[in-house]
Amino acid sequence: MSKTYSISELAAEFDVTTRSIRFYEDQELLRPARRGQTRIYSSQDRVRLKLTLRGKRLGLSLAEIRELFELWDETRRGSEKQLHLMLEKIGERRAALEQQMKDITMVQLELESAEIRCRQALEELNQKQTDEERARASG
Amino acid sequence: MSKTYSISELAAEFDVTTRSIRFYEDQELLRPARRGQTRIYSSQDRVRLKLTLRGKRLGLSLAEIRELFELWDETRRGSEKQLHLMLEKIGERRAALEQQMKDITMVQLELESAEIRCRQALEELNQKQTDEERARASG
DNA sequence: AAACAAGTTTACGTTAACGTAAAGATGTCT
DNA sequence: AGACATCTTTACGTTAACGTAAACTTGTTT
Repeated sequence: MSKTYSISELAAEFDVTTRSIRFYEDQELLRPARRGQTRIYSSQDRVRLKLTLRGKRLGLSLAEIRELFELWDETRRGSEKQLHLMLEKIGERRAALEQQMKDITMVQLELESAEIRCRQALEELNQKQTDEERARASG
Repeated sequence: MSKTYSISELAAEFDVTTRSIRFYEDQELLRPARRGQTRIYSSQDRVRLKLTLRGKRLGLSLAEIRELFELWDETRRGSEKQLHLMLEKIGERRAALEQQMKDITMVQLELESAEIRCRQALEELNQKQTDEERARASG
């Protein structure tokens, strides 16, 4: 008996609504078991949800994420053609990730220099203020 | 006279539609000059467009991008409060970028191991095939 | 002048990813 | 039993980011 989860447990853990989780199932990203009509999520399902959210944070659409899941599943009993297709998709994803890494690096540099500029501007403001105070004290 | 660009030049260079560029202007991400009713883009505008697209690739909404632009503009004649606000926003963005870096690293690792599994599966397929051929040759 | 290219405004249409509300089933506590 | 809490399905509403089409202006080529 490995651990299972209710929909609201997962919703709380990953900070998403139950509506979203059901929607992901509707989009065939999840396939939880049922006890009666109630959904029961295995730790496998939990992993899939985690991967889904991670993919979303990287800007993937639900359709793209689903495609990756499907390809991955097909890999096990995969024909040669499907394996090559999978490798192709993997290559595309890795290229996109590298572009994203570059983007992030650029933006990080920009934010860093922006922060420096801000701090300098603050220093100048403080300097002006102390100048004024000194002028008043010695006036 | 520094260089200027037409809308379709920029559209071609960055591979977006003119519709999108006009939409970004509508959302106040761009403020091109006009000659008559025709838009004329400066190299400043070009930079803004580039930053906009980069932000989009990182999953920012147009509203978020606009907010960053506005804060950045306000930094020049910024009051102390606005400077602190800017620093706060910069901090948020940098934190988000770090999370994204982690996500990317995780996914890269997963893709890498997926690729390895694919290649191994292919090797096994090839191995089986050469086995069969040898069996036929020696049968 | 006529036609063509490139630009414009206006406005309705579309898709993804949920939000929100209604109405009912199921199990649990008092 | 009754009143909760949690779950369910169904279905219409919403927002962002454009697509697409129509009708018009402006400059350029034939």
